[in-house]
Amino acid sequence: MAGAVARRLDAGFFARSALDGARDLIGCVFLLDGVGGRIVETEAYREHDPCCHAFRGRTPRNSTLFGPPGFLYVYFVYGIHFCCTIVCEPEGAAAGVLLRALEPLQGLERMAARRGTSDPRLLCSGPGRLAQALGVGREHDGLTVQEGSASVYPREGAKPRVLATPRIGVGGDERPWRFVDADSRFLSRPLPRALRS
DNA sequence: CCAGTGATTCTCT
DNA sequence: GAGAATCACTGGC
Repeated sequence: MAGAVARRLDAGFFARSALDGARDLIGCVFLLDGVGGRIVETEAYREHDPCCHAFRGRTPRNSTLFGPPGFLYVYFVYGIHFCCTIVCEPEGAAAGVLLRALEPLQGLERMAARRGTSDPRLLCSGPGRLAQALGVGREHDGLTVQEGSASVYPREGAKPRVLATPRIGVGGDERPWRFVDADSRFLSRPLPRALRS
């Protein structure tokens, strides 16, 4: 690959099931304005899924989810945090992949300044932390990842060992729609004991 | 463990 | 249009 510029993931990658997208994004690299890292934890949210923001229909807040795939859906939760989702599935399906944790690779100083810590394991390990470290805000809602400042690049090297677990914080829904790189030290919480290697 | 934070949406008028 | 309930979490005990 010497001299070659890595090619971004294109719309085709995101125009599939959010479950496949969430699984295959593990190991890919997410960047915003040159800051980001390797995706190690994701969750899928799908149409007809009570946990999905789109479940109760379209509102001004969630309208990006109803648009075409390959765009960022950014929203504010708990009065404190932003979260960053990539819209998946063909337009109208209202599904997406929540980015929950990155292994920081680029722009570490800017992340540390925004987060108030330089501990690499506290920079992007959790959806709110990730958004804060990358400077994600309301203005990024509706931004494409296919060109411009937000981008996703295919993984390089060995395929990570991906495990599926129930999603975090969705009360009682046990569907294994959270995906993690089982060997990453940068997850938002440790793997259940039963799944550790 | 659990308090805090505030936008969004729901449920009445 | 107002008041209440909800919420894909974090940080400090």
